[in-house]
Amino acid sequence: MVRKPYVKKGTWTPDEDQKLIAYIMRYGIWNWNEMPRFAGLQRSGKSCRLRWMNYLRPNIRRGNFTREEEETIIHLQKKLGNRWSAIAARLPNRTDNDIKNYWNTCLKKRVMLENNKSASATTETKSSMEENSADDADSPAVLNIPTMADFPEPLTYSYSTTFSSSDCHQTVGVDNSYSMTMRETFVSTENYWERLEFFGADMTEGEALSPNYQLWHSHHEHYYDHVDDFWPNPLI
DNA sequence: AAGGGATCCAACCGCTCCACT
DNA sequence: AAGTGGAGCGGTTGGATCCCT
Repeated sequence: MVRKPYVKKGTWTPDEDQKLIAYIMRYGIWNWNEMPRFAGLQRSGKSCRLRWMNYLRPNIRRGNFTREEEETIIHLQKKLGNRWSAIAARLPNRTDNDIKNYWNTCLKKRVMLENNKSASATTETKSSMEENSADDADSPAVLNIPTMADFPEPLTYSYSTTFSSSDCHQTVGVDNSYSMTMRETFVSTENYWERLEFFGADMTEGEALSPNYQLWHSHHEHYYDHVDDFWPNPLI
């Protein structure tokens, strides 16, 4: 009788993260199912892939979503439905899992509330119009549709976030004394959605990226070997 | 201080898609 | 054309943390 190899589940330990990062930096991504065995991990390929894609891979932005990102998600969810990967493709450096979680925990409720609000506002307007129709038949319907101007933040603004060393998994053995500042300036109003199409292209390298990006880079420079540069670049 | 409900989010599961043979 | 295996996706779960009483 052949015993199935033990496959660990649950939260990843810093040691496992380190093994996966080190392996991918050295050999790249070639086969998720085989990889854990060679990397010395008792995990399924799926688990490794998920961990890498949603957490360890460089260029991932974590933390609070900006107002623009929220509006993008709401807009795209309306347009595309729950196609999180398609939505994530339009939000540079955000993972589909992150967007999905954010939608399920925050945005869904907000959208439902806003819908209820505007629905009741429409009903109220309608009923008050009906009441007043006798003496004010010519007054137009006032629909309570929110515009970008209803939101508290300015449409064009910049923000900066400083990552602490705890954000970047110190356990992988990187100098944890650094901090990183990201700064982004968004465009506003008319061409906002059009601009989003090119959002990724507007990001300069190293700008608005997660600490993992720096982390990966510092390791990659260390490990990079032109002779072995055969595997696909995991950065791509 | 304690405990219990609410919330968040990393991770799992099952399914589909797609490339290859 | 059919079968197979790997990758990717979206829904869901469960543990950790937060917050309120």
